[in-house]
Amino acid sequence: MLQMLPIHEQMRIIAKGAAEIINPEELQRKLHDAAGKGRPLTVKLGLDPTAPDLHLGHAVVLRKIRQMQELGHRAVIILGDFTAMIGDPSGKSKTRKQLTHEETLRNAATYKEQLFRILMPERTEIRFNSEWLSGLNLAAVLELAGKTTVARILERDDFKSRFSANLTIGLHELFYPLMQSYDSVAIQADIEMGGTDQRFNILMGRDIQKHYGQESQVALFMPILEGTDGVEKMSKSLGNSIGINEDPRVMFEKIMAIPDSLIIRYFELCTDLHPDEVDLYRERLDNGENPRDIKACLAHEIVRLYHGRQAADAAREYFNTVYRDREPPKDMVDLDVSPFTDDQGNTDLVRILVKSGFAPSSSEARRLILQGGVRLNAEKVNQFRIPVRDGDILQAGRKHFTRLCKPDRTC
RNA sequence: GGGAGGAUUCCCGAGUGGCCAAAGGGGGCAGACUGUAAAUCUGUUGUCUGACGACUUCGGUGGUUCGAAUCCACCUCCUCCCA
Repeated sequence: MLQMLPIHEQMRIIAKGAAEIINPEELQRKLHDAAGKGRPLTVKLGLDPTAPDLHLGHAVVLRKIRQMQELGHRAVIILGDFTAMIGDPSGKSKTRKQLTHEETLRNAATYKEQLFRILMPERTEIRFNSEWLSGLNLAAVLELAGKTTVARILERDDFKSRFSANLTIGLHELFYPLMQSYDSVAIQADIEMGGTDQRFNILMGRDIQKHYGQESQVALFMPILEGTDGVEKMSKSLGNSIGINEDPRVMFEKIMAIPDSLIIRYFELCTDLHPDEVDLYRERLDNGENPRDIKACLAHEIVRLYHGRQAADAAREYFNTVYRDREPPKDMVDLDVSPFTDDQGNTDLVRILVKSGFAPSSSEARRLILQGGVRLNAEKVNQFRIPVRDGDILQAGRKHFTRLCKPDRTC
């Protein structure tokens, strides 16, 4: 039996960080009904069946679903294998490449693995929309098409602009919003999640459901998360993303690199902290506390979510040592230096830097040394060849360390 | 179907026979500063080399030339205009 929190409390949690809810009163009523009947709400999220590599930007929506699962509700993730044949015309005009059935299945497996880093498996159902869409006959399609109008479909920004610019719009493309809406009918969605870019499609779902005699879903839009540069939306191709599978240390470091102005936003969109806790952090910032320390709490919390407390502690420890205190980390990789040492006992640092991966080429390695970016035991090095002793610590730039060792000694 | 213009080093973009490894900006990296970040300033940003220097690069292929990113031919792709 569901242990549900009071409605207003649920509302607060659901609304945290949300860009818009259409509309809150309906949501409240649905929550109320759900509590009354002891029936969880069905939260829908549609995803592309392309190969996933989830980052914190994708996670914004997923975390919100997780929070609702914690409240007792259930999620239905729809992998749009059928709609992918058309490709969401949102934004880009590129036609998407067709996926084979095998690719789709493989992607689905990867999805599952990544989704369950965030969602609760026992309250999540994963469905393909070909399940109900591929079987529709023409009569059913026409019935669906009859539930809306051309004018309504052409209201959508990208259709409108493409139409007035006399660009090609395939008739089948106009069906995309309808098919996505039909997904909501098929699973009887109570709430559909999405980024603000999904506005049109999700709102259409509300109309279509009504036409099929269902109660309209509530639209819950989450903002688009900015990447580490603080400006562009987080995306892998822009190189400003933080992957949910990323190494804990790297993750921590990247979060520490976001602009201060984004700290609260990240608390709201990337963590499951209660709104009251977020408020506490907001106050501490307002009271002039060093943003670095608040940001460290944020980084720790996010790393903990994906890698566990131990890893988060270790990542914080590492960051404090290397970045804040500018000291070598406790654990360093040993590097056997003997193959790069000549008869005079001089070691070729250029080779070492390349070998250790600290520099991509020997030209860059030389540059690094000439610019004072290389230190041996904290002393700047200005030569390419230099005698080293067993146990010396080589540092390249701010964050790369290795312990040099000679083969005949124990190390 | 007809016409015009493009394709340059990570990105944008200048270069129109030797002075070009190729201006400038962005981004990256390093140094200084510092509260992590940001901002600012400085340097650097094809490869190999201790250095001199050598080698590879300007959509593709072939050609002209002592010498081509720059000229010619063909090809591929992209953009725009007319029908």
